[in-house]
Amino acid sequence: MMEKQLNLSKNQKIIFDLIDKSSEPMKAYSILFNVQKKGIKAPLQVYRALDKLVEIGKIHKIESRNAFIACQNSSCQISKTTAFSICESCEKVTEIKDNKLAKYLTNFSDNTGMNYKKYNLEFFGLCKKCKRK
Amino acid sequence: MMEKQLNLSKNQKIIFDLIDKSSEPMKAYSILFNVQKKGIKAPLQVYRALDKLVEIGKIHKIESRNAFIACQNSSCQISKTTAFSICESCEKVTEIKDNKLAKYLTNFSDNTGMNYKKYNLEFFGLCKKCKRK
DNA sequence: TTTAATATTGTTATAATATAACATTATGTA
DNA sequence: TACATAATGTTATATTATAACAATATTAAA
Repeated sequence: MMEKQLNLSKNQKIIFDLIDKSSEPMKAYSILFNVQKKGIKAPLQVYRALDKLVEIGKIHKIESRNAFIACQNSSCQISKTTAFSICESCEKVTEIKDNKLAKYLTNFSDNTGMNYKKYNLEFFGLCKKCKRK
Repeated sequence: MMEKQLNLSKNQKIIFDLIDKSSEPMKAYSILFNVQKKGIKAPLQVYRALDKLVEIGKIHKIESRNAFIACQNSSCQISKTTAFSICESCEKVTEIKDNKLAKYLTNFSDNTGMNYKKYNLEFFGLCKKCKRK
């Protein structure tokens, strides 16, 4: 579908491609190490690209891990509502796309009656592989 | 009720009391600054106490803010399931205690059939005060 | 199609967050 | 007591992230 990827700037594209190919969440300084051969030399260049990519929903930050993964929703829309499962053994992270869950959480209202258009949910446990061990 | 607080060590108690009195989440180095007069001089002393307090459920880490708040559940049990509302304007953080939400999330199973005994949920929006402005 | 606004880049320095490694002391428990 | 476990103290260092400033590229308006 290509979507908005064509609009990415040079650095944004380099960094998104790297994260998108990775099978696991990537940390900023690991990204930096991996793109130095492409001319991105400074942390700030990485963080700026990451900020933008998060802002436009191409990647998400896994807050509990300070790491970044590509959005796994085929649509890759700007996403303010995110949910992930994180294996506490192998650190595998999977984005959860579940309409019921999303609906439940966007409709949730707290004891003050407030509700929220934006959330981040991180589930922790053992993935199937690690459970077997 | 007092609970387990009596079991806290010296540093743990100093740091818990500080966080518990604070009206807002506290960051590690702000904690450090505030307890130096009580003899806690090094970051590691703070982080060790924080780790323990998180482990026993007396405090929670707000992952998106790298900050810590006292558990607001009266029971102060070991809590692996946490939910917070965060005001993106004034940064006020409130712990959400909602049995239905907790039940929904602990019973949630992803598309692989996995479910999870531990999660952290952070809602973002504007608190009532900030909404009015 | 120049102009003006906005976004992106490059660069150096530094701030903020967190842990490693090792020695010592305190506490709980057999 | 004595043994194990937990907590402390200390120095150094690793990791994560932003400030500040200058230059270039891209977009959109006049």
